[in-house]
Amino acid sequence: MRNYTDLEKIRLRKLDLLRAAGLEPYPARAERTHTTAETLADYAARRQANPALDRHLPHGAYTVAGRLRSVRVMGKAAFAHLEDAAGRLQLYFRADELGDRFRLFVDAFDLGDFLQATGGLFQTKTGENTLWVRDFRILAKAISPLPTPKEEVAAGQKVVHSAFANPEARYRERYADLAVNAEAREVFRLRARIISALRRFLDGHGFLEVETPILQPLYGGAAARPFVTHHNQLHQDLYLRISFELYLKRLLVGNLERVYEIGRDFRNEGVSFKHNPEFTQLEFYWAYADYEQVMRLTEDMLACVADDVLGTRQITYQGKPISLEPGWPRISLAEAIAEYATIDIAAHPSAEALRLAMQAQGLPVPAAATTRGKLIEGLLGDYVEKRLQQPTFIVDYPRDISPLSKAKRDVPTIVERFEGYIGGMELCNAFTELNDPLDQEQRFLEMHRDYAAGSEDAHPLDEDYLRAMRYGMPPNGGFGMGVDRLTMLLADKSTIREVILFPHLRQKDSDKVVDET
RNA sequence: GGCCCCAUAGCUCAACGGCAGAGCAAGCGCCUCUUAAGCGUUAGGUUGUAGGUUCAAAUCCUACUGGGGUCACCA
Repeated sequence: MRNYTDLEKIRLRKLDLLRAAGLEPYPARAERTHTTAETLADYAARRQANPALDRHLPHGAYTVAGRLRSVRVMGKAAFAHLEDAAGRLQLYFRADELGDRFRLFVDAFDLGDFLQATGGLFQTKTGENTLWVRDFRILAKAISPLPTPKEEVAAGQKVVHSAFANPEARYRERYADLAVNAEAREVFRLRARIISALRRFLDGHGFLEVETPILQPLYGGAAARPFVTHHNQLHQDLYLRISFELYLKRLLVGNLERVYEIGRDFRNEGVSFKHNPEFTQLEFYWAYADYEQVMRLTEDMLACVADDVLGTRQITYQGKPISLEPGWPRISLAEAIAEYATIDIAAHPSAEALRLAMQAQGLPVPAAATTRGKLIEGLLGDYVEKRLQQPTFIVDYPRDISPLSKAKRDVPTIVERFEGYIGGMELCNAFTELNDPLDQEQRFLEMHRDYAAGSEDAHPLDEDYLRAMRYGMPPNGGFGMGVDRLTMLLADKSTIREVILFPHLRQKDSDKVVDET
């Protein structure tokens, strides 16, 4: 038997009150005719059409449905606010018109209940357009009390009292967060608009949206550890994908030329304000383009998305103004490190020389950095990333940390790769894709040797991908972007958990499944 | 995984070695234009869990659980 709290037991008793009055607490259907926003808009139009309308008497007939968010009972009259997805509407109940039903509203309805109300609109003395309730019924009784933030408008600013603000509770019970925090709902509406704006942009540029396997016999396309699962009947271990790259590029072999996918990647790594074990990625591959063209498309895409969802390219992220206007500076990785870490990496062509130079400057050398590329990557993350607030392309990466990118013609140790940074965060990563099957096989074999030697982020050799490439892959530019991070930027949120509906949290003991025997 | 901080009523928070409290929410009563409605009243707690120190622990110590931050890890 479930242990109900005292508050829940009181509400359970109200179910009987409702049933005794002939109201089913969980009816199958509602009769909504208008949303709250439609109701208010219709009333405003009615008032405009007829300026002589007596605003203190109800006009029109509207049936609205939503959650009860506040109640103010004054003896034989009551005001309440009902909230639906479109907004809020004040309700006005009168005992002299509703009789016993008025008493039922006071006795059996609680904050959080879904109800339906019918009536005309009028304007109160304080000026709020309000539904004069002629009839109402319950649509769904809430047994557990929602958190109860209260809002007021003081000096034009919305002030929330007793906000439901505990991050852990908000993430674990996102449904409650969304139910009481309109701002939380707004973030996910924005997220949906961002994703559809990305689709619109890419569709408009001739890209085909595709879906590739999430369960993969081999993982690849990124330097990350995978989640492992198992197919029982096939007796086969499978990996959850860590990127879409190798499958999307197989499609270029299949003459599809421009493809993209928006979906979930899974990386078995630490969690942080910008890392969730599963996250949403956009990748596209563009035949006959190179990383220069991809850079230009990236600038256009982000400007377009910002226009589309915010109506401006000038955003504020964590108090800092950021311009998403195309024409981002392009800085080579070597220049960026020279500027922010004051090391000339070109002067230190070996891992050992670079390590000594870093030590000579008193810079910490990560123990895991076994190659020159890893050391450079460390410098980028430690000294450069946070400094790049305005949109910036860092270009030209070391070959040994970029096994899928094409080398620059004149500098074989550098590849044609860029990463886009905004707000001190890496947002996207792209390159001129390596399409030489023999070169690719060499790179894989190098990685494979590392893998056999126990290096954690090297990968098993994907023979099928090489077979595909041997059929011929057009030259192409590829691109990957964290959609969650883009949402953080445009929603001005400092942590990825604010833009993921159900971010991963450690399981609590109280939520673990207990054996009911 | 390291370090720092946090966990008290359904929610938001006090009490910081000496009787565990407030506001909101809830119950009861009053109130026919309120909007953080108001007035009166009642109930609500194994202070995250388990130990320890102490005459006395929400408070100090240890471990554990969960969270936040930070570092490490992370194309």
